[in-house]
Amino acid sequence: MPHRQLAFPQSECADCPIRHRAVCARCETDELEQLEAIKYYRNYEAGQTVVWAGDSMDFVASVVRGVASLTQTMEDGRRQMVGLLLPSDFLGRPSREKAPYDVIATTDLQLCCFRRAPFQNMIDTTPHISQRLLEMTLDELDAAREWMLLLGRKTAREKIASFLAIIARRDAQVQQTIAQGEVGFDLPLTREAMADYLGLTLETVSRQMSSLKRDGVISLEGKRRILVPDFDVLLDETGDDSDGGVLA
Amino acid sequence: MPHRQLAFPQSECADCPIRHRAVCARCETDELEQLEAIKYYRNYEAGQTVVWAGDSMDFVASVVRGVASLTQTMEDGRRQMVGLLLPSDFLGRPSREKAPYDVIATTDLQLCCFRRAPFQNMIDTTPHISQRLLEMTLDELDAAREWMLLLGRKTAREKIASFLAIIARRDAQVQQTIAQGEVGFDLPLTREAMADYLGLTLETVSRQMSSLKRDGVISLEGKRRILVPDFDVLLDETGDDSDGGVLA
DNA sequence: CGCAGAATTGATACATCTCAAGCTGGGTGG
DNA sequence: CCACCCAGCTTGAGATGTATCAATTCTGCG
Repeated sequence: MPHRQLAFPQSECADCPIRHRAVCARCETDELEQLEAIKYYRNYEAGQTVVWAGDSMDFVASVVRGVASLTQTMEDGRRQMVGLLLPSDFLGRPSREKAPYDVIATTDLQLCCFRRAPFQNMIDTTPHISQRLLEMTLDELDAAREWMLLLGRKTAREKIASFLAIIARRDAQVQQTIAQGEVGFDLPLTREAMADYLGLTLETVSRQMSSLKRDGVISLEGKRRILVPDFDVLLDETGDDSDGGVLA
Repeated sequence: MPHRQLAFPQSECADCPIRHRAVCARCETDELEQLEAIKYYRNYEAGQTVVWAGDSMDFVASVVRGVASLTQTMEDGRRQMVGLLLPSDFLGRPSREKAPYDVIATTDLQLCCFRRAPFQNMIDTTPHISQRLLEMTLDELDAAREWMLLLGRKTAREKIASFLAIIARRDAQVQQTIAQGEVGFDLPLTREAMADYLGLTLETVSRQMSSLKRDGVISLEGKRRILVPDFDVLLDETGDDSDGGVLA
């Protein structure tokens, strides 16, 4: 395999791009110093597996840059993505040794890692961390429940539109803007990974993308870059309440 | 509406049936006294709505007895259940005022409630509570991810078998036994609620139940009581790894 | 007894899957 | 430098699992 060199900067916590949103968001200067002492970075390139389901995982981590997926696989090969980790999201469960899912870097990825034991120790002694972790976990549970509605009840077209809206929103969030009007972004997933996310086949994903394109809801630049002329039109295709999400 | 009287006992924390598994599981005697001071019970009968999505909710609670569902509804009426709360499960998010989902008592239900503000205060000052809440939330996230695999990738028959296995396991847990060999339990949901849980129509639920019955995997006593002659045979129908779940 | 809600069963429609054949673009070796 | 190659993607035709629409049949209860 060709070995591209990944050259993400190794930032100090003080100017870390996820400083204000990650698990360390509420830490004071002295707490941050403690974290700084036990942290280290890992980089992966697009497509690499971070850990296999069942393997032991000796660290937990924050996603600094890039996107990682959590995927479950059945014996006969059916796959379902169950988590999509974007910058500032937290990976791993401090109290658990074995990874329950495959973790895959779907784009080039930088993790800020902490060995499990010292991190568990900090959780026990630093309310700012455990409180933030609880908050983030509750947010993730909310997201999982939205996702369940998508998987259980939405049509293929609604699934695709919802996925595009989610990515557009998270992308805007990272850029410190709001998704509205004309919007453009890069897909962090292949068609196959999108299918695993949405509980569809990759052919159906492809067909529905083409259909949204034909109907002028989106246009493509290459396979990965998406342009949405009017974000509200995309939202109309998601099946969600027209208000609901805007303020949330 | 007829008004049956619900007569659940109002227990002291000391002999509460969920004492060792609920959010208060790790509390010391003095912490328990603090909780005891702010707790109160609410009872609901099967079918009653506890809160509507969007309503403000001035309490959080532990399920003491019975079963409650969290359900999301789309504008056009499509419904997806996104949470099923059994005894010891926690309801509500301390930091959130408005309920994001409909909460419905699917059986007669007893809640042990705490007003939000004092409870939030206890979370901030009592690590035993916030740690336990984090642990429970992470468990719920795991369950949500299993559920996502079910919704996205399993067949109707596998969905039904998986649901029955989940209920049998949770039921056994409450009875302090292990689900294996011959197993019997009551369904806490109507066919329609099962359909909302599984992302199916009620007709498909009914057909698949009949099919499992025809094949001798289960038998029915009335509409609600299920008998499973051999739990392993049921597990074979779930599509899950044959090992995986037994020890988990 | 008869009603109403819950569940079952049947016939048909349709969305998505499956299998199969091309297309496309970027990288590589001749 | 060009032709080839291959992974990722698109498109097509047909199969199939589940939804939909429509009767019945249970079951508990007033």
